[in-house]
Amino acid sequence: MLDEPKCCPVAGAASAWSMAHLEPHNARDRILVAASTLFCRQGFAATGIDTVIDAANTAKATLYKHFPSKQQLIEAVLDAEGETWRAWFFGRLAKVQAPANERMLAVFGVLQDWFSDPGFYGCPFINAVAEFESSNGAVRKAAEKHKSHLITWLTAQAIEQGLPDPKETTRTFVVLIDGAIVAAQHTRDPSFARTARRLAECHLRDVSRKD
Amino acid sequence: MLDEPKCCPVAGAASAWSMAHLEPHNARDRILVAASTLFCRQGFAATGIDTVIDAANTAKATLYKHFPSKQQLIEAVLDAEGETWRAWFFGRLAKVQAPANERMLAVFGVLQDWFSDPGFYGCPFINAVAEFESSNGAVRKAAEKHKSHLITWLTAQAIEQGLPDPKETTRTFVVLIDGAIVAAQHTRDPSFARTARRLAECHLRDVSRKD
DNA sequence: TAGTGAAAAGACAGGTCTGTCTGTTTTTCC
DNA sequence: GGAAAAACAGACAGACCTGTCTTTTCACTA
Repeated sequence: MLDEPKCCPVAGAASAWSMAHLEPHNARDRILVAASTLFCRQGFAATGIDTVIDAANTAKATLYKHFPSKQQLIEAVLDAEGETWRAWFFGRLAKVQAPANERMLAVFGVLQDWFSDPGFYGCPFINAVAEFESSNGAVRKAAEKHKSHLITWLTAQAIEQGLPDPKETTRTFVVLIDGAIVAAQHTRDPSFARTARRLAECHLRDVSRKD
Repeated sequence: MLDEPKCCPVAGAASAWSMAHLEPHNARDRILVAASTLFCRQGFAATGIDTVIDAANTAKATLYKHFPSKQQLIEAVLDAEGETWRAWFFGRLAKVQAPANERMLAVFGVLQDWFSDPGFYGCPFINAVAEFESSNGAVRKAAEKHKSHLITWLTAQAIEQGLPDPKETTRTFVVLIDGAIVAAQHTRDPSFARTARRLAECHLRDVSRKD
C-alpha cells in the first residue's frame, strides 16, 4: 500500500497512527485496512480469511489475487501498519522545535497520546512476535525491521546531543519504550508514558554528569 | 496442579521457572506440561487439542475430563505456569541476604538468568494478552492476577526501604521489568536486564536524594 | 478373585479453516 | 462504445478444528 498515495487520512480522524483510519480507495487497500483492524484486535490466527473478506466487502478471489496466502497478508499488514505508525510517530517528533535533549524526551509525550487513544491495542509487532514466538521467522524479521528504524532515530538523537555512549542510551530508551507500551496495554493507563519519561530524564542527567 | 505437590522438579533442571521442566506424575499434569510448552511456543490459537494430546501421550477423553474446554485448559495453563514462575522468582529473591535496596535491584539479576535460558520465550502473560488483546477477558484477568503479585512484592520492598513514594517506585519497576522482558525476547539478548538495572539504580538514587 | 474406576485408543459429528475455481458484473481506458 | 482488466459472488475440496462417544485396557482394592 501507499506506493502511490492512494489512501488518505479520514478527515478529522484522531488516530493517524493506525492504518485502520485511512480511507481506502481500492480493493487492495480495503483488504489491508480490514485485515489490520481484525488481526490486531482479535489475533492473527484467530481471524479467518472469510472474516476479513466480509469486513472488507470484497471477494475471496480478489483477496487471493493481491495476497497469495494468509501468511503474505499478515506480512503485508505488518509492513503497512508499521509504515503508517512510523510516519505518524516521527512526523510528530519532527514538529518538536527544541534541543535534541528535549526532542528525545518528547518521545514519551507522543507515546502517551498513542496510549490514550480508545483504540490503542499495544504495538502490532510486539503482539505479533508474542503470538508466533519462534514459529514464524518472517514476522520476527518484520518486527526487527520496525525496531531498527526506531533505533536509528534514537541513536542519531543521542549522537546529536553529544552523549558519551549513544548505543547505551538507545538501549535504555528501547527498554523504556517497550516497557511503557506493555504496561499501558495491560492496565489501559496511559500515564505509564510519564513514568518512563521520568526514568529517561534520570538517565540523561546521569550520563551528562559523567562528562 | 500442585494442590498437592505431585509434580516435582526434574533433577538438575536449570529452568525451574517453567512448568515445562517438571516431571509429571499423572495424566492431568502431563497434559498441563505439554499444553504449556506448546501454547507458549506456537501460540494458543495455533495449537490444536490433538497436538496437545499427542505431546502428552494421553487420550482426548482424558483431556476433556480434566479440562472441559480448550478455554479452560488455557486458563489452567496460565494459572499453573504463573505459579511455577513466581515460586522460582520469589524463591530466588528470598535467598538474597542484603538490604532491601539491594534485594530490589537483585530482581534484574534473576531476570537475566531467565532471559539467558535457551528456552526463554518471553512472559506467558504478556504473550497471551498480546494474542487475545480484548477478545478474552479471562486471560486478561489471569495476567492482572499475576502482575498483582509482583506489584505487592515490589511495593513491600519500597516501603521497607522507606522510599518517599512506594507506588511510583513500583510503577517504575513495572515499566523496567516489562521493558526488559520484551527487549530480551525480541533481540534474544539477556543483557537488557543490566540496562534496566542501571535505570532502576538511577531511580533509587534520585528518590533517595529528595529525602 | 471379582469389581471399580481411571486412562487409552480412536471413530465420529458438525463446524471452520485455507485456498481454488467458475462464472458474472463492474470499472477503466483507448 | 467496446475491449481488457479488475472485482464480485459463491460453490467447492480437503484439511483441521473442538468436543462427544464407545470400546478396550489396566491397576488397584475389597
